[in-house]
Amino acid sequence: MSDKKQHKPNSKERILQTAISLFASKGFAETGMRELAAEAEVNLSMVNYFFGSKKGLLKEILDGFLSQYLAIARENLAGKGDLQSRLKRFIAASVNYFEAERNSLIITISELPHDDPEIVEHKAAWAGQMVEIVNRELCKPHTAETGQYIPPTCLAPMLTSLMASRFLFGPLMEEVKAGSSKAVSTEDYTKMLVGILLQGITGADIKSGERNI
Amino acid sequence: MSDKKQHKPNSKERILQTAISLFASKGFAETGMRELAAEAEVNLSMVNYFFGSKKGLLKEILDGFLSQYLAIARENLAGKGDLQSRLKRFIAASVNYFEAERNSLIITISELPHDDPEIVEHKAAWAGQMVEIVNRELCKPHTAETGQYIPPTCLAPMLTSLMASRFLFGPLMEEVKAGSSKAVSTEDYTKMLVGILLQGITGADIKSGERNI
Amino acid sequence: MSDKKQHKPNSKERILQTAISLFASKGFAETGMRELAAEAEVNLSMVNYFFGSKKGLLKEILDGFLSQYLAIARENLAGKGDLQSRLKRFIAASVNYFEAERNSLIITISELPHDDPEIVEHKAAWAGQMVEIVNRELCKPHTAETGQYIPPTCLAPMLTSLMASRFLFGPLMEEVKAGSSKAVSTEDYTKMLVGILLQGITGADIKSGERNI
Amino acid sequence: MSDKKQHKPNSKERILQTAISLFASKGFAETGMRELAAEAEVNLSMVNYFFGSKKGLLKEILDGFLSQYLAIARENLAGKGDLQSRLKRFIAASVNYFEAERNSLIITISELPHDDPEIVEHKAAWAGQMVEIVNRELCKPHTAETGQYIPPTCLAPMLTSLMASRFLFGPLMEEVKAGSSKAVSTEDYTKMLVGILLQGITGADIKSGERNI
DNA sequence: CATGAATGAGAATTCATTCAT
DNA sequence: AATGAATGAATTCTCATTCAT
Repeated sequence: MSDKKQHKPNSKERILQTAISLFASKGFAETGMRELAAEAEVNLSMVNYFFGSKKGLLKEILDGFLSQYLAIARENLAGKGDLQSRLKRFIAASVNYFEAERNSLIITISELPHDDPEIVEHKAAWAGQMVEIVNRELCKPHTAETGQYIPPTCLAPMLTSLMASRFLFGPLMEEVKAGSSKAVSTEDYTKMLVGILLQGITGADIKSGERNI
Repeated sequence: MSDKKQHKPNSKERILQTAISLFASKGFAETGMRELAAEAEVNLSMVNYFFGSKKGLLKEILDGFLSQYLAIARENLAGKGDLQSRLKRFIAASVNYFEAERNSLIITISELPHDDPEIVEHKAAWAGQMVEIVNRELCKPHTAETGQYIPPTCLAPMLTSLMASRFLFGPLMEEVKAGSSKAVSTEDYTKMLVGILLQGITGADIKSGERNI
Repeated sequence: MSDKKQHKPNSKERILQTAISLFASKGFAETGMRELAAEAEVNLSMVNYFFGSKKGLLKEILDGFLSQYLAIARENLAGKGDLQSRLKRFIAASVNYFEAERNSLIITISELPHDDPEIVEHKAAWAGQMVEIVNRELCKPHTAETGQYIPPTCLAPMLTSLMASRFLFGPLMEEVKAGSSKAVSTEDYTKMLVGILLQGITGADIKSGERNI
Repeated sequence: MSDKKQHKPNSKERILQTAISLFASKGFAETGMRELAAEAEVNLSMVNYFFGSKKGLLKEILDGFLSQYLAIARENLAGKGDLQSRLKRFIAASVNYFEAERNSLIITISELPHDDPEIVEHKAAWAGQMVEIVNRELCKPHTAETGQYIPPTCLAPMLTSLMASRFLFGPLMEEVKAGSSKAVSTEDYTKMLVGILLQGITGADIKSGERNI
C-alpha cells in the first residue's frame, strides 16, 4: 500500500470526539482550533469544512447531549409507577448517562451563561422542553396528590444541577481529597441522590440497608 | 469644582465591578481587556497596573467570593443548634449571599473546570477548606448520630450546586418561561431548598408555610 | 424524462456567465470560487476542470471581451468614409457593445492596473493592437490632413475611457441621482459622445437632434 | 543612543503612504496587510490600531483624495470667467492634482464598482456633491446660454474619466509603446484635454499654436 | 496615576487547488 | 463529467501585555 496521502477515516467523528474532550477540559473559548485539529490528526480546515465554524461544532455537541438527556427524561419520568419510583428511574438513568458522557455534560452546563444569543436560544429551546416534562410528570401530579406547589422552572434546574454536581466538581474534588477519602461509586452516588430527593439529607446514606458501618 | 479632566475616583474598584459583570455575562475568555477598560472608563494599561494581569483580576474575584462563602459556611454550619437548624441557617445565608453576588457566583462556578493549573490550585485550596468544614460540621455529626455515612466530597458539591442552580440556570430559565409561570422569590427558593434537603422533594412546597419545617 | 439527477447542461458556459456577473459586481479578488461554484450550481472542482484556474477564467473573460472590442475597432475605424463618420460609427458600435457586455467591460477596465505580470502582458498585447489601429486609422490620417499631431497612446485610452464612463460610473450614479434627473438612453449617450468628440463640449447636447452633427 | 526599541516616528503616516502605493499597484484586495506592514516597517497590528480595519484605511484614502478633488472642482468651476475658461482652469488644476496623487486616483477609480455597501455609500456621497457642482456651474449655465441640455450625471463621469485616462491606462501603455512614441508631458496632455473638450477631437493637437509640425 | 503607541503571538476563518473515486 | 474530502498557505483581525513619557 502506498503510504502517501493515506486518508484516515471518520475525520468528522474524530473531530467531534476530540472537541468534546478538549472543550470539557479546557473550556470552549480556551481551546484553539489549531490544537483541536492537531489532536484529532486532521487538517485545520476540516473543522470548518464539516461543522461550518467553531460555534457550529459546539452546537452539534450540545444538541447531541441535550437530545439524549431529554429522551431519558421523557422515557423515565413518564409512564407508570408512582412519582417516587419514576424519579428514581430518572435519576439512575441520568446519572448513568452523565457518567458515560461526562465531558458533554460539563460542556453543556459550564458553557451556559455566556451571552451569545445563538447559543442561548439553542439551549433555551431544549431547556423549555425539559421544563415542560418536569412540569407534566412531576410538578402537576405532585400538586394533584398533595396540594403542594413546586415551580418546574425551579425544580428542573435543581434536579439537573444536583445530579451533575459530581461531574462538575469532580476534577476539583480530585485535587482536594488527595487520597483522604475513598472514591464514591456511581451506584452509591445514585443512591445518595435518590435518598436526598426522597427523604432529605438523612436519606443520603450510602451504606444503609444491609451494610451498616 | 472644574469639570474639565474630572478624574473619576476608584478606578480600581470600577475595574473590579466591571470585570465581575462582564466575566459573568460573557465569560472570562470572551471578555477582552479593551472592552473591559472601555466599559470601566479606564485606560487599558490600568488593568495591568492594578491587577498585574487578566488572570490576576480573575483570582481577585474568586478570592473575594470564596473567602466570604467560606466564612458563611463556617459561621452558620458550626456552633450550637442541631444539624437541621444549622443547615437551615447555612442555606438561608448562602442563598442571600449568592443573590447579592450572583455574578461572582456564576464566574466562580462556570470558570471551574478549565485546566489552568494556577486557577485550579487556587480553587482547590478553597474547596478543600469547604470540604473540611462540611465534613466536620455535617458529615461527622450525622454519622455519630445515625451511623450513616455521607462523604463530604460528595455532599459539599451537592449543596453548593443545588443552592446555585437558580443563579446558574436563571438567565436560561428567563428565556424559557416567557411569562408562563410566576417568578419565585428568594425567600420561596430558600424554603424549597430547605424543604428538599430536610424532607426530600415532598418538602419542597413553597406554599405550605409553617408546616414546612 | 426523469427529474432525478438532472444534469444541467452547459456547466462551462454557466460558470463563465456567473463569473462575469460576480467579477463585475464584487471584483475578481473578492469573488470566491466556492461562491462562484454555488451560484453557478456547479461542483467546485469543475471550475478548475474547465478553466484550469481562477486566473484562467479571468483570462478567458478578458480575451472574449477584448477580441470583440478590437474587431469592432478594426471594422469601424478602417474603411471608407471621412475620419468623422468613421469615428461616429466606431463610437456607436462600441457603446452598443459596451452596453451589451457591460459586466465584461467593467472587469476588463477595473481589473487593469493590478500588477500580476501574466494578466498585464495579456492586456498589453490587446492594448498594443488597439493603439496600432487608432494610430493607423485616426492619428496618421489626421496628421496628414491637418498637420496636427495626436499621440495614439493618449488618444486610445481617452476614447475608451470616455465611452466607458457611463458603465464604469453607472452603479455609482444610480446611488447618486435617486430620481433627481431622468435616465439617459444609450442613444442619447452615444449622441453626447459623438458631439463632444467632434465639436467639443458644446456639441454634447442630447436634444438638438440633427443639428448635432 | 540605544538601538533597542527605537520608534520610528509617524507610523500612521507611513502606513497611509505605503497603502496608497500598494493599493494602486496591486489592488486593494490583492494587497495583504502583512505585506503592507512590512513595507511600512510597522508592526502588523498598528494598521488596525490606527485605522480600525483594512477597509478603514481605504476609506481614509478615498476621503483624502475625493475631498481635495471636490475642492478643486468647487474653486475652479465656480467664480468669474466664461464657461470655457473655467473649464480650462478646472482641467489644468485637476490634471495637476491627478499627476501629484496618481496613486490615490487609481485607487479611487479602480476600486469603484465593487459592491461593498459601505464603500459605495461613501463614494456616492462624494459623487453626489461632484454632480451637483457640475450641474450648477457647467450644465445649467450652458443650458441658459445655448438651450442645450447636458445631464450632469453623464457629464461628471465623462470629465473625470477622460482626465483620468492617462493615469488609469498609463501603466498599461508603458508596456505597449516600448519606446515607439515619445512620452507626452503633463502640459501637453492638459492641452489635448482642453482642445477636445472645447473643439472636439480636432482641437486635440498638442503642437498647434506656435510650433506647427 | 495615567496615557497611547507598540509588540508579537495567536485567534478563527477562507482561500485556490488537488486528488481519489 | 462530476463529486466531496483533503490540503496547506494565507487571510484579516484581536489578544494580553509592555514601555516610554
